[in-house]
Amino acid sequence: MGKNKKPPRLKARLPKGLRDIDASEIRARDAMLRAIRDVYESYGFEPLDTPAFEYTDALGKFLPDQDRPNEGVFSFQDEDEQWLSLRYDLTAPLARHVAENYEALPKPFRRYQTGSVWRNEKPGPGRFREFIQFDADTVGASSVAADAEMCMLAADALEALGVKRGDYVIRVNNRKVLDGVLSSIGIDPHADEQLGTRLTILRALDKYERLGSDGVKLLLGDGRKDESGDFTKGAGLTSHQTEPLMKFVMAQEQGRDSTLGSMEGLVQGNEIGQQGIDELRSMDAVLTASGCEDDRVAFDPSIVRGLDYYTGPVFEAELTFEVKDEKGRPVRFGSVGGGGRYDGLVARFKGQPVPATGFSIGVSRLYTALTALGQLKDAEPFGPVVVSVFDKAAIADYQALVTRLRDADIRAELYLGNGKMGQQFKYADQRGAPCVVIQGPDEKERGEVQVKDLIEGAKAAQSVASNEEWRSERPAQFAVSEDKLVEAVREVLARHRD
RNA sequence: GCCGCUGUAGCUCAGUUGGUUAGAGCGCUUGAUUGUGGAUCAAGAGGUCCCUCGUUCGAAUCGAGGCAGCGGUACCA
Repeated sequence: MGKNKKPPRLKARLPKGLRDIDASEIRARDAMLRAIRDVYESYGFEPLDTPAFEYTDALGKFLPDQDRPNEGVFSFQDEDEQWLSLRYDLTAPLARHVAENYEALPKPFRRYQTGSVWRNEKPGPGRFREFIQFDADTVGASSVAADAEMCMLAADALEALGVKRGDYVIRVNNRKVLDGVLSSIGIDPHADEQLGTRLTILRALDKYERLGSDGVKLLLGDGRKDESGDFTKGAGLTSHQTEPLMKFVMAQEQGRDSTLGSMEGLVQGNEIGQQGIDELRSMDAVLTASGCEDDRVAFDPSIVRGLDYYTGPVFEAELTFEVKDEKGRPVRFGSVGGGGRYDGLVARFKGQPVPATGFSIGVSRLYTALTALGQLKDAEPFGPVVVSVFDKAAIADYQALVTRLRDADIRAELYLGNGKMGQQFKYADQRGAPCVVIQGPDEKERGEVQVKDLIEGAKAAQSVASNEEWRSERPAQFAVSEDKLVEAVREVLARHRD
């Protein structure tokens, strides 16, 4: 048991919930962002960028204190001891921007924005602490036509990304209808002493999709025990109160119109509830007139979304196809986007109400889903052409070959390592190079270069048994005169382009 | 936060009732092949057995506490 004499090494590790993103994902993601941007632009939204962090109070976050440091957001203090936080979404920064530039902006103000957001929460499968969102918002429009437009926008964006109609659905509900139902069972949605109960109820309803009616019933009543044995306290409602809520959450019918009818029956003349129903009815009219049927946008009373933030219609985009993970188990992706009307957010700064509605696409999660669906093609199927270095003294000649390829718009690079030929081929292989260019003294003398097609060669390797044969045959390799280099490489590229 | 499971090589894992120098496969490096990726063969590098304390003649193995990862659940304005 001798002492370890080596100094302890620094452990290379990524902070939890964060990840590095490789070349193929970046390319695929860029393509996604382009597709979404084209849709948002076509709707007339204008781009905006805001910084990664803001003053903590502008995000509407309580200052981190001893009791609850960094709840939900990553925060730090600047040299003046002012609290700053990384943005956790793109909506709060928008509200700040609009309030700060209110007079100069056109109203309604329509902007789109994409970027990373950070959440100081426990990461889970498919959930990270840094992820990309792509938002579109309309600020200063109180008409539900703006809300209807958000739903169409979301549907169009998903289709532009290759999600087929029927493989997704935008589910819509209205917070006013929910409030109406709460009133009908004797819970005042705006009474302070019942805020806690209201939250618990709404959260329970929100889980209908995942837990089913039995689970929701438990959460509305005494509570529910999960698979790990952990117990979640319920809302403590009587079965008298639970019944109408269960009826409501299951009120979805075939088609927006029937769903509205069945929801309306449960609101029963409650003023707020009726107002919510009327809003949904207006949205339905706008959607239908635009040819957006219920296979794309549906009404669903179990949609709740985050809380106290939304004031009217709420939306959620969901993928409906089933996907298996690497172990063959079915995975549910759940929501890949969401949004709604938040009439109160800008008012925090302005003192006057400024109506607003928006939709946010979770790009990172959508990427995972689309990859699983096999929907994303690799935008760049091969690596660069590698020009090998046979003789270090002739490196200038090799660089000239590289330049000629680049001038012909072919991705190419000179091998910059120290390896011998074998290692250079291995490198080219690892890079996914379609071919390697070789020029030894013999070729130089004849004014030729060798072009070796690595993809063809890999196929040929399967039928070659002995190493001698492998080496002497030089599969898929041919000589061309030096001035035909570009044509020869192009031919190899074309051979494997699809 | 709460509940459960798991920590041994870069990765996936084995490791007997507690016993001497902790193993395998894959990967990596080098060579067989001084002008060629693959296959084959050979050699090599690579370990704080998560950490600390305890029990013991002796701990990767047993006990306690911690830490980390994974999963579930909650929270997510």
